[in-house]
Amino acid sequence: MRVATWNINSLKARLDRLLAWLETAEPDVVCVQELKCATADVPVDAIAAAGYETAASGSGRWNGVAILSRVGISDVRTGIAGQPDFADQTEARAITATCGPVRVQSLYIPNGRDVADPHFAYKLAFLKALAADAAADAAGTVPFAAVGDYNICPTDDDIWDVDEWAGTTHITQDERDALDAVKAAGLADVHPRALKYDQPFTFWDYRNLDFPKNRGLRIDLALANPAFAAAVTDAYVDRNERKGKGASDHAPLVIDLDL
DNA sequence: ATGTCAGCTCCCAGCTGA
Repeated sequence: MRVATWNINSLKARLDRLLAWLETAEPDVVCVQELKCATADVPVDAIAAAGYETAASGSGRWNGVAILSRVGISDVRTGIAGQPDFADQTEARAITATCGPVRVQSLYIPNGRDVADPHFAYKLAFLKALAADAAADAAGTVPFAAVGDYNICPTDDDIWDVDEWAGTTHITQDERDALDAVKAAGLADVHPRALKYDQPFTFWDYRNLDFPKNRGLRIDLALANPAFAAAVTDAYVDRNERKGKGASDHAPLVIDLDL
């Protein structure tokens, strides 16, 4: 089966591209982030017409996560245990479901904005909660993966120029330690191959001609438990989806499984 | 030149967040 994760940067603005991609890439399960619409506004009928059921958690203007599946969706859970609030809001940043033989979690980890911003502490607190939340699924026999936009470059190889980003979020030791704590729950980073160039970046900023210049980051990750990781036959970043007018600033991460 | 984009708003130009 094929599982993908994609920060779509507005489900409404990207619906046509999503539907076209479902048809060509033929994923069985797609974890989507940054819906930027309320749960009630998720176009479930158009997605159903493409053959996919939807489980979504949206909250309007920002955030929002979903799981699309053509192999069934059950045991849906919204949010994570002990999820911290931001500005007195519990944001739509996590949804988990069982889809056929796998259990997947679609995650949109807070950006952090700036190391001095309260959003950065929120990011670390979210990751701490995630590490605890994921422990049971990580230790289970059901193939499980916590996938999505982690907003962290795991290593210096996961960014086009670490010096250019010195002092900013996404590359700090605090964030990497927090990510390591999630992995320590029993999850391994499914490292994708690049379709072009050496580094499998998943995000290129819209600004500065970052995509043509390949100034990218690998921040969309799939953290898999042993049962999931053992079934992986291929993983790649579909950078073609970052091309052209109306692209998201993220490309899908695609994982093939012998399941 | 932040070489952009999406969604929202004291309704359409200017802000926020990424």
